[in-house]
Amino acid sequence: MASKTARKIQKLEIDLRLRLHAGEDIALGPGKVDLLEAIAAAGSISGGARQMGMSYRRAWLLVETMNRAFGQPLVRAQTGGNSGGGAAVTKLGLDAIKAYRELQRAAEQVVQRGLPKLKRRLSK
Amino acid sequence: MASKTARKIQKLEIDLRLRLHAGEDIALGPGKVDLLEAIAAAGSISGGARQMGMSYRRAWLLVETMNRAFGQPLVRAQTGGNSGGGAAVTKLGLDAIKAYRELQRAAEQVVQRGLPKLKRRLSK
DNA sequence: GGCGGTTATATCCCAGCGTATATAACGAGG
DNA sequence: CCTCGTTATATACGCTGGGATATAACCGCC
Repeated sequence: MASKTARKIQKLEIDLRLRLHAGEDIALGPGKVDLLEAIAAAGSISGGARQMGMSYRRAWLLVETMNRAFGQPLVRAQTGGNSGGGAAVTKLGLDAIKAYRELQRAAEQVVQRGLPKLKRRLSK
Repeated sequence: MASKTARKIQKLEIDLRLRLHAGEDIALGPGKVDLLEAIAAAGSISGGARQMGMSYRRAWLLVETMNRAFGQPLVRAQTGGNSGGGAAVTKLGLDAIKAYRELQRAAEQVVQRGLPKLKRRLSK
């Protein structure tokens, strides 16, 4: 039977995070991309926030940071209207999601391929 | 001349972080690996902490977390002695550093290669 | 014109993380 | 045997991030 240690090392799971920095603040990261997708699906910042289980305040701040970092909106919001208002993800925002996801997928593939080797090296 | 936006997007910098999870806590991450290297160089936890500009308490907690997560020490410390004591990075610790760095380098290469394409897609 | 749901913003508060500080035990070497 | 620098641990404090809450403005629709 394998030792306790070996079992622990087998259970190691890896995760990878990509962050796009624009000067001081983070233009794009895992949370912001998830939020963009949630906003696109919900049609509003508040709806996206609810989906993500975060406060509206936080969601709004994240959006504000993204828009400022890129110099143009990834999310465009409007008040009033039949549904009270809403927000749409711009083409730039949709492009950012796609580009981020592709890069993430590529990097994760490399890491996942290297993980077994890493575990082996830590087991012996 | 390029627009303000285009210039902003050109300045986007990407960074990547790998984390090894073992159940609840993080067995290995960027900070812990840096710390391992600092401890190896300094020959003590406190010396490594000084190098990293962090408190001894924090460094000690990180070491404790690593050792617990792996089920065996990556750092072995002893009190007393001619230099007051000290700490050494075990073979497992050294292996962990090397394996982590290699995986990180491979993932970063992929990401850096994909970055220009991402910028282009966000510029137009 | 009031209703409803959203945006935008301010204020308050709490939890968690990290630093700073203090203290005891340790042990080789002068 | 005493000093010195380190390990190991506890306590107290400050900062920051984020949630909760409140409020005003907005505007299509009934």
